[in-house]
Amino acid sequence: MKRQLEKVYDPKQVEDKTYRFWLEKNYFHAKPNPDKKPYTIVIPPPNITGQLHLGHALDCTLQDSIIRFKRMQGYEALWLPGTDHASIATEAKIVEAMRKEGVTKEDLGREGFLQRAWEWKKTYGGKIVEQLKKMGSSCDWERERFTLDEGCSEAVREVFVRLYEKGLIYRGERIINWCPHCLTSISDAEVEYEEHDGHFWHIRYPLADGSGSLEIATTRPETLLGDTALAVHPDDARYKDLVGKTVILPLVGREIPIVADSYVEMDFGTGVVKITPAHDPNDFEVGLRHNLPVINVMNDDATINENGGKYAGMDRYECRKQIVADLEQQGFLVKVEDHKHNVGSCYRCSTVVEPRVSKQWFVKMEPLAGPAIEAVRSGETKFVPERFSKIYYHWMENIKDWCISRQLWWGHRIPAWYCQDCGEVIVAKEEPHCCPKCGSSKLEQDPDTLDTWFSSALWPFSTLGWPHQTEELKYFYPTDTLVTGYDIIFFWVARMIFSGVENMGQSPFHTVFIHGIVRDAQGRKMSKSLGNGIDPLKVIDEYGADALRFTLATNNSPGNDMRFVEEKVKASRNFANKIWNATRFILMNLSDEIEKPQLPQSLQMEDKWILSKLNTLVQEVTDNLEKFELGIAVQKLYDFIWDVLCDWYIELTKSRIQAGGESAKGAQQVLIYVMNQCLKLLHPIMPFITEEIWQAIPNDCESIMVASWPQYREDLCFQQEEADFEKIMGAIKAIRNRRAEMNVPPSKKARVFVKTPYSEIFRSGAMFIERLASASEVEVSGVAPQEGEDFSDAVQVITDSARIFIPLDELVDKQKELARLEKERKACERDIAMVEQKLSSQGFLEKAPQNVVEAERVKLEKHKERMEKIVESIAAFSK
RNA sequence: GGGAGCAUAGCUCAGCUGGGAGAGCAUCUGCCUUACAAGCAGAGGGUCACAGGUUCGAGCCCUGUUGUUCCCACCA
Repeated sequence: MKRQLEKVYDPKQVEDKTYRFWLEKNYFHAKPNPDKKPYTIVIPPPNITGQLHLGHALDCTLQDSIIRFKRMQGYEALWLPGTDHASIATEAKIVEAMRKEGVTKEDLGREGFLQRAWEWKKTYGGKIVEQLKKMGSSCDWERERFTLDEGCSEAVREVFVRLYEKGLIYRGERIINWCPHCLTSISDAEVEYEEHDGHFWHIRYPLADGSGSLEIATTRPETLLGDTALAVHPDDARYKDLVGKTVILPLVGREIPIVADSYVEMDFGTGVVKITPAHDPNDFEVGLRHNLPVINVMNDDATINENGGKYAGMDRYECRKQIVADLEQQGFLVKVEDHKHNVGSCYRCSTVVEPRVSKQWFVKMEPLAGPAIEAVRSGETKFVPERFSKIYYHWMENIKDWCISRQLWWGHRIPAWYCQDCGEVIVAKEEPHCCPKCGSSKLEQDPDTLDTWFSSALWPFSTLGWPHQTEELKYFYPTDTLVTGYDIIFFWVARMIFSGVENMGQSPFHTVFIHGIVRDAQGRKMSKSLGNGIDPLKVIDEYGADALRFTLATNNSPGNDMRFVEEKVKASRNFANKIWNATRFILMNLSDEIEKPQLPQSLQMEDKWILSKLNTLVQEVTDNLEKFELGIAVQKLYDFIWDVLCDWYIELTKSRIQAGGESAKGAQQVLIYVMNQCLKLLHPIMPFITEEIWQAIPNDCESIMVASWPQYREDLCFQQEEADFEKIMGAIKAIRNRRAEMNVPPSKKARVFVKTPYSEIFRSGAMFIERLASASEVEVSGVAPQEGEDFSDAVQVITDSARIFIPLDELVDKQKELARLEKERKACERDIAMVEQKLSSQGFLEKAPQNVVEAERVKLEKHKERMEKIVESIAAFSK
């Protein structure tokens, strides 16, 4: 069991090997287990097109840390992995690859294309999974799913049919967002708005009766081709008499009516709006109210269609230019103003979207939103941090119907068939043989596929076997925690919630743990176009997965963005190395008799000190992890391991180990115990190194992964000893401090004389003062050194519990010492005054909690003790 | 137009339910003290953006201001 470790921790020699070990042991697998409580996390399925980026790495670190923590706590912990077919992204990628070969989708046909897509998935889809493994993810790979696999597809059809039958899915002509590059409709959520510098073109529309003209202002003059009315506000006195009259559409010559609609803002522009029902959502509504014709003037690729007359065939921007030129030439253009306005673009390809009327499938959102809002409001599902629930409410409360059909091939085909004879629409889970209405067998399935988010919305239950009532579904649903970035709350989280509530009757998770975005060192978003992305695999290669995980888990707080700075990874790597070397030290001195982590019968003061501190650490770290405060937990672990364990306790054990005997063995036992506990606490964050070390030292379990989580122990709470030992530490620090100030090298040892009322404590700590404060010998006494001894010129160090004399004659400048002591006295006076002021305030005494008042009293006492000693020293020096 | 976050040491950030501010990096000083120089021991450095308020007590709670980032809405 015991073995020597290399001098430096090398993650490369550990990570893959350890991961294989876990897999062989089948530790990641979870199954319904009546003896345990389940704890479930479903992974946000990464796109199969995806390359692991730092966002995934963060997501993954948080999820794995939580699931490992819960597993060790004794839950049947399932982290269910999988990937997303990402219809639009994947299809675009494949089409692009085909384009390079000179092949188009149409060349291959639907079947051929899908075959190619599946091949593509087979080749590249597993890549991201392998990358997740590199992170150390303890996913149950036996349960890996794919949004387009048979089970998920069945769930999709089931939900579609159910919602259709409830009237919550319908097909209709609506204004949708159209991406002229991806050649598909996209949902409102998939449009990104950005402010652009544009123009306001003021155009004159002549009245048909020749009695004048009306001026409108537009940002998109090319849509004029599809105008079917002008609108004014019904209360607008300027235009009241014109309502009902008609105008002649410039360049086109069509006669269109002037309608009154309160949608028009009187104060904005000229108070007259051109109405283009086919290309603007508001205009579409106006059109419905006034029964206006809808004239679509654009093709799929945003070129002008045959309805555009002489402009047909032109690109929309080319057409805009031409129309403006023609308007100007024909005297219709009144003026052009600069105008900033928001332009929507496709979130996948950034092409400016074109709102247009189109026949699509929609989910009726309002009936679904209500219960989904209630699920969060009632606390069934809660957001961490809480503020994200507000964002969720706001979106849900203002939600519009969801356009779910896509003009793509890669995805779940819409389970709707149209009878070619009677026009009947059949929506069914399985392909119907004939039309139930007319019996015709000439049925054609809707060519469209579903929005990729439709299937991911079902992820928390489709992956557990739904619509079948599997054991897994019963046991693991609802899941416990969903971990994801705030950027997909609308796309995904919200839709999972209403889907879960609607189909399962229960919200899919208890907690939504939201994290921020990982940015580059300058705080910019990482993107392909900026080329500032950092490849997590390269980071792992250089520093190790644990260092990367540690970096991502700390240095930030929930919901907030973080900057990724290489120095932080270095610091994390150094920390890993620190633990590694602490272990080397322990092993180097470990007696063969110690086979299990077990505390010795009798504990020394310093043992009790560290055990008591460890006890507190266990309690706090557990508490922080329960509350998803990983960053705080990690910081505490870092401080404890580096400062308490390495800088202090290990140093303390050196003199004991050197001395040998029972005390040495006791120290080794405590070291092993403390290290065991620390490794366990750290394991969720740094799984690899903790496992490697676990295997190298005495342990009580074949793998740390399945070891039990540390418990707070009443019997290891030693407040008195903690305080006692801190007196020794205080003395050591104070001596070091004085020596450093005086530039005394550690090699120059000096006698140390301690005068203290706590001589018992200081006698048992003398060996530590000797070793850690460069003392050649330590003498402890209740009285000051005799007059006439060489101590009279000694350097004096004063703590609240001792006066310490160090004879360093040649270095002592009496005047300087006196001045320094005087300075110390003044500082101490200030401290006393501050506390006294507090303690003399009636309000404080009456209203502050008892323990706070008591703490102030103790503080005052300590200051006073210190003052006493300073005064004594000054008196002695002044003689 | 509505909403949210952030503003703390030179830099990057912590700071859990209010009890005299911390870490890493950087800087300076001294150390190869046989676990670790990816280290050890010390030091310097902060009116916690600004102005009010609540409180015995405010980095933390409330109001307002400024700067900054983001989300939503989409008045053509």
